[in-house]
Amino acid sequence: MPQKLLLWLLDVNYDVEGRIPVIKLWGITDNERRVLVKDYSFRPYFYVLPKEYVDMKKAVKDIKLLEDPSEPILSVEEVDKKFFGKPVKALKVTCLLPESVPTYREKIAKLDWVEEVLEADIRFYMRYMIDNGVNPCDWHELEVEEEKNVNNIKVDAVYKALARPRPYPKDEVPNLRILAFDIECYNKAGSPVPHRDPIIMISLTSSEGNKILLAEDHDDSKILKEFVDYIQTYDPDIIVGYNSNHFDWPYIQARAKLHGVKLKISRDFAEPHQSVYGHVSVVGRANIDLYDYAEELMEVKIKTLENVADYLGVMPKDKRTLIDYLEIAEYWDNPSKHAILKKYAEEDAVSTYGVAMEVLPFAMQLSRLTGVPLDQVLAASVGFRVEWYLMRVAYSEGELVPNRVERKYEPYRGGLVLKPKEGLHENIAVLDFSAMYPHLMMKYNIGFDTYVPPEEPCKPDECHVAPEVGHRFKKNPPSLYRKAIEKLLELRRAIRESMKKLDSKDPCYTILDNRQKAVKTMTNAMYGYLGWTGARFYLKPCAEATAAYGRHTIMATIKMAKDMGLQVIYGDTDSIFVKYDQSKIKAFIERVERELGLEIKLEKVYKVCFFTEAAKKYSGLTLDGRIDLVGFEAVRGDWCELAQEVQSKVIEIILSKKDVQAAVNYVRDIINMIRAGKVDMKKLVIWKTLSKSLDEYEVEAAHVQAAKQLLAAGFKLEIGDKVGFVVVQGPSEKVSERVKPYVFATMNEIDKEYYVKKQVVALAMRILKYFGVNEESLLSGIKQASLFDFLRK
DNA sequence: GCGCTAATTATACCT
DNA sequence: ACAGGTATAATTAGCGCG
Repeated sequence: MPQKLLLWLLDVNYDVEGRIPVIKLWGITDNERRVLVKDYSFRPYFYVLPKEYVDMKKAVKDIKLLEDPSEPILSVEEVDKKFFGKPVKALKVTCLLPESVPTYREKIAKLDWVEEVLEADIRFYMRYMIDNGVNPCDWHELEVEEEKNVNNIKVDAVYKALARPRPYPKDEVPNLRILAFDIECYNKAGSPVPHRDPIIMISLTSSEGNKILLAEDHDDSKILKEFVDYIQTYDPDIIVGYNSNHFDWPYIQARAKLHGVKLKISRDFAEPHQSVYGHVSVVGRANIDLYDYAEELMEVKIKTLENVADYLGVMPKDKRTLIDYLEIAEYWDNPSKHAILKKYAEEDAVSTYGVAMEVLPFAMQLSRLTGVPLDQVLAASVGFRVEWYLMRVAYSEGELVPNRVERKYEPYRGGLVLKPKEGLHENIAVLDFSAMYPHLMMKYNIGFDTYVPPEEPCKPDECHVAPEVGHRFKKNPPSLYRKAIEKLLELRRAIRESMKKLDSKDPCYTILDNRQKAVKTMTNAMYGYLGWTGARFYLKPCAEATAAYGRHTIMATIKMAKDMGLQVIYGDTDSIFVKYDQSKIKAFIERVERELGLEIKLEKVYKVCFFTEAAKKYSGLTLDGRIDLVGFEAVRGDWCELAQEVQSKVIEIILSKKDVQAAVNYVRDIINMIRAGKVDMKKLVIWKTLSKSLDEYEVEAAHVQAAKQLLAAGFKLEIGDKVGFVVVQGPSEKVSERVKPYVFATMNEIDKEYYVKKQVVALAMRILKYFGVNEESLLSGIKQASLFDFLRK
């Protein structure tokens, strides 16, 4: 019986059933039933772009001659498409099986008349979604017929699609069953290794509450089975973990293999598997690693679950049961400590669940916007998210998608940065252009499809010529990038418009707010993508021209400011800092917008603002009394906490009290405390990222030496990990020969003078030297002139 | 070989 | 595996030096 269905798409994959490819749409209906819709009607295809002056009839014949009867080619048809903006005739080759595509791509590419084979590397289910306007995390209307659930798939019903899905406008997100999990492993000998160390706890949190699965002493075979059972019973739509793609899942898989336990946790009772962008896929559900999201949180320097949960307000750090990671095994072996370990494990899952609640609404909107499935979208890098979005725009414009090619890195000039006017300033206005690069790309119709190469003629009034670099872009038709950006800007405008009509407590308001944020992120990423040599839609002159227009714009803005008597203090790429003069600022903004055709905003006003001679570093006292710290070591994760605290405090004292002596006294107190050993060693730890494998380093860097010590002690370290170390006393001059991972160090071996001079005093002096303080006086204690005296000079 | 400076390497920030 | 621009520390190379 044919029937209609509203489906919110959770996951998509494909299978070949009896030599027929089947697209599988896993989702949730408006009456909250979990269903699988199978579409048998879609076939894989790709395009062949012939060289010019090729007889298309012969070309079609040539392709058909390559056909292997066991891998049918269903059709070869001539189609009109565009490639780099130019109309082209291409051949669309449709196969029966997705596996045939790579085979025929290779064979056809070898034909002498073939210029290029295109879009042969787009995964089958992505192709399906793009071509049918199907979006993950969005609603679709379907005409279906119920099928017998022959394989006993874990859904309420299985349907056969009678027609292609149609997008259905609906903002709500269905109630989803979310499961957070976390494992604890026995780690008596450093980092746990699966062949030796069992999983001792699996902690689970869902809407049903918390549950902890405990190993029997050192035997985890039973909890692995319980884990599988729990998943099939609770039947989550979304499974979340923290670093689960790279730790929990591989570990569970290895332990399960050891015990011969089948991890039949997907909705089709298959095991989890490695998939694109390094994520682990569980068919019919969305498995999400929240660590991928944490990586984008620049404010959180050391990305532990505790820190992320604390930052997001999910679980304050001071309320957590924290146990030393190294002592987990000891807690396990000692029955009297079991309860604490359990609490710790439980809080991990609860935190993960809480973080998911904050992150998932955004992830869903990002998935919906980019078309990248929910379980992949956080794992996919920004470049790929932008690319999938652009591929949809390209599809709707009939533009063929260029192949991914390896290009050598080609640097080009970027934004303009002014030398700041050093010292203290009062009443400073910060103005910046809203989304400058995207707007420039639109304004000058920049794109790989509108670019006019130097040898090609173009009437001066029909093209834009970029300043400095001279690249030309046709004024018409609109470039793909322009269309894409226009769409994003219009979308954001419309979303914000609808938000105004809603109460901020309305669940739809939050959905829209997250949608609006996702659109903004994508808009901001367009320029970066444009200049990425790995991009399919890369063309160097586009990026170069955009940056050149940017420099031109900010230079013109600076000129106008000066012209209007506004003293320019600093500027970086799309922002300028000027002396605040309320009456002039208004006229200035109007003039900039009128003459440059771009929106500029008064971002904030600083009562007091401080610059050193260095660019990209400043601090300001805002009108509401807060202090902004930008670029200073105090916001960099590679300085010890104590030195950061000192620098922040010094800046605060200077900006709000203007009392140099107070700052000096404060620094001296800290110096004395260090020398007396009265500081918490944790505040002396320096964290640095391991950015490559240890043998690739060309110098003996401190954190690398520390990493080697950790490795020797049985710790596992990977690229991207942060190494925490302290500098200890020793015979060597070199810091790198006097480092110790902080986990091995004690306070009495610390090189206190290193911390005094190279950390605390160094950062304090960064500020205080502008107020007549010298290093010796900080270290010894000679009286200083006050700021008042200093300013009178 | 020594002592110095310049160059290189590495990291993390800003827009 | 989104861009370039910038600051900074520490290590290492290179230079003069009979």
